[in-house]
Amino acid sequence: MGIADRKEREKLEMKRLIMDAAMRMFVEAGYEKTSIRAIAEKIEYSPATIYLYYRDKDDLLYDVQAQGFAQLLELFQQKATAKDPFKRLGQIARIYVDFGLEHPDIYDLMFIIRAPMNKVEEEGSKWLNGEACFAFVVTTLEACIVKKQIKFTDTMVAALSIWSMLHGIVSLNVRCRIKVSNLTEAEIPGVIDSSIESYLGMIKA
Amino acid sequence: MGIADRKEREKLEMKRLIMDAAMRMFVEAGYEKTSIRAIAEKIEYSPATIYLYYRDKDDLLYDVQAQGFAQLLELFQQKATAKDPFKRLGQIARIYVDFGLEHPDIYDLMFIIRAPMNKVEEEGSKWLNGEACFAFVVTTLEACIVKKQIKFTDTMVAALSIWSMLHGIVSLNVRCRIKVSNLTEAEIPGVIDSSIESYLGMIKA
DNA sequence: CAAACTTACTGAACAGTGTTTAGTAAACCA
DNA sequence: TGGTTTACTAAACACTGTTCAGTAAGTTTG
Repeated sequence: MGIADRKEREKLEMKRLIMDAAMRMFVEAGYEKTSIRAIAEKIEYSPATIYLYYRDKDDLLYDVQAQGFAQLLELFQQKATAKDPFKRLGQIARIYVDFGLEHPDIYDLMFIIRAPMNKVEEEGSKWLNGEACFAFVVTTLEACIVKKQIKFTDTMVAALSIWSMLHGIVSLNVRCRIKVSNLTEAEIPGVIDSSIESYLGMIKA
Repeated sequence: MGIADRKEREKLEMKRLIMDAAMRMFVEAGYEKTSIRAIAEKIEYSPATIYLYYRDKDDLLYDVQAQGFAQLLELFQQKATAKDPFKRLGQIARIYVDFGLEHPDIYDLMFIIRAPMNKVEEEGSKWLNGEACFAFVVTTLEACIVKKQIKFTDTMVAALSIWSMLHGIVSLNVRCRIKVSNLTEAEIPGVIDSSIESYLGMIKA
């Protein structure tokens, strides 16, 4: 069935074409401000065509989000390679925050926008790749706890606490809530560094 | 000029009428899903009338946001009354998180939605009441540092670190990112408590 | 008091959105 | 070659935020 194979391949390619354009445009202009019509125009198809590949705009976002997690996971695997679990934890923290600050709009899609979680909540749908990222952190944390390198004893409490801290830093920056704290633009990176440093110092056993 | 006074009063009343309806509706259905038309219908005026009192939808949101901060500030002033600064800090943390979890949609408007910050950034416009809330926390933190009750030495680093932690907890909950961490609904409050507790324990000098 | 002016409000329109549907033309299969 | 499936689109639907000409009161003035 060569034809059926090719058709399936073409279908995947088309989906990819749509998603790539969508991701680029979401990143450039944000999710809300990117219209289906604009995406369609970019790839030179009619708006209705997109609906043959994605149920609705949220469904498209969900795919873009998964792509973002794939990128983050790859960064973790490539750069958080220290043998010592606690050092690896430090690497993870930096990678996470850097990712968020360098790609604020993708971070937005992944961790702030509510929309894609609708799909995650319904049916047996998974938080694609998101869970893999979370698992990477949890594994490192468990190693830290076993080696008694951090004060936490419960992995989940540790994971949530650290994630909250990092997400707080990134999202307050991404959503511009930090500018109000009469800090100058130039001081912010330093304060962020200090925050991460002091946090890691504090949880160290 | 009795008539001019009355007119001004009526103008303020009308603005209040719009804002109250808007706030209720934003809370019930969220900002994005509440249309100007729907607000107008609720208060039995034409949509165009709203534009006589607010420049645009963001401007309206900005007012609602300020209202939210007024509420939070009042909670701080009423309930964070412990004489001991570190104890007061603990009270602040609980009040903040409870506020966020009890009023997720107002919290959303105040700390997550990007829109109102556009207005804050432009011109000399202030982050109305938001800064007062931040100042309340900063004052308490300074007292903690003076009394050497916390490990931080820089007030801003301390403020940002604590705020990040608390905002992280609330927003990961509000935006449903915590549900993915294979925790049951029932376990979450406990983990949140533990997170706050352990964080406070760690920053204690 | 009547005329002129001001104010508060609205109906209707504009330009945009996500999404659906009926219809078409090409590709495929028998 | 004829029938069927597939891929796609034009046009419409029901919404959105926002603007503007027009109206009908309220207020001020001659």
